[in-house]
Amino acid sequence: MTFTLATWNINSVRLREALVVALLRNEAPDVLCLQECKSPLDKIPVEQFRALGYTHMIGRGQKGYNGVAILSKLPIVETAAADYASLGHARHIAGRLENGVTIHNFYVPAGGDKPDRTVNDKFGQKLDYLTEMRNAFHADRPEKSIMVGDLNIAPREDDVWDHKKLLKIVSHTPVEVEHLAQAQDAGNWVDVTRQDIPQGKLYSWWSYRSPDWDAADKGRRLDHIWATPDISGAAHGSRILRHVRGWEQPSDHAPVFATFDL
DNA sequence: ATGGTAGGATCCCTA
Repeated sequence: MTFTLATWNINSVRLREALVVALLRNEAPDVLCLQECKSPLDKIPVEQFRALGYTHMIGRGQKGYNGVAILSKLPIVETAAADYASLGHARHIAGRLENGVTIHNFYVPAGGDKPDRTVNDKFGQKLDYLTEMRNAFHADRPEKSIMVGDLNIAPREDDVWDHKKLLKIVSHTPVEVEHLAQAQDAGNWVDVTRQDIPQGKLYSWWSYRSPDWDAADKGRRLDHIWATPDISGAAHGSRILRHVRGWEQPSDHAPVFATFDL
């Protein structure tokens, strides 16, 4: 069985319903994981998604902020949700497919502007969130699992447009990269995107504040697809749909795709 | 050192 998975920070699923429909129509992933839905679950407009075959949806909603959802053509047999760092935010949902593969969908806290927890609570919360992710993966080692989402960290030098310039910018500081590596190691997670595309600059996010995002190309790879070693060898075809960032009234994130032959 | 844009809720917060 082959299935294709995508992850996309949509930055309001209600405002960008038509963009989600376009992506589902054009690319037809079997599973689409969304972050920053910014909507209660019962206000997500599912009619057109259903009509395209995405008859299954799980998620956690929140009014105005955060929010994660998984749209699927395939049945989802069991769901779970965590609230790491006890923030009370809708930042995680997990579901299992009938083939036994568990999918985790995360929206890791952005962490505010100053990379110093003594003056910026949000940065401390981000680090704590990652620490609790690590602890959870360590206590309950994932198997046959995929984890995706907006992790709000670009770990590698070639995951950002200028490594040196971003060393003190939240999303690329060494302390964040170390916390993310600890979470990744605890679950034995393989970075599927970099397994497929090992070399070169690769971004999934370009700020709205850059007047010409495409020409300036000051991007960061904040959105990730990881898999456990028992299925990571089945992954291929990773790609980031950069052109979607150029659609009318876009999200500031581009969707990330991977295909698994299981 | 600063400000740039966007979304959603409320007249500011978060990214």
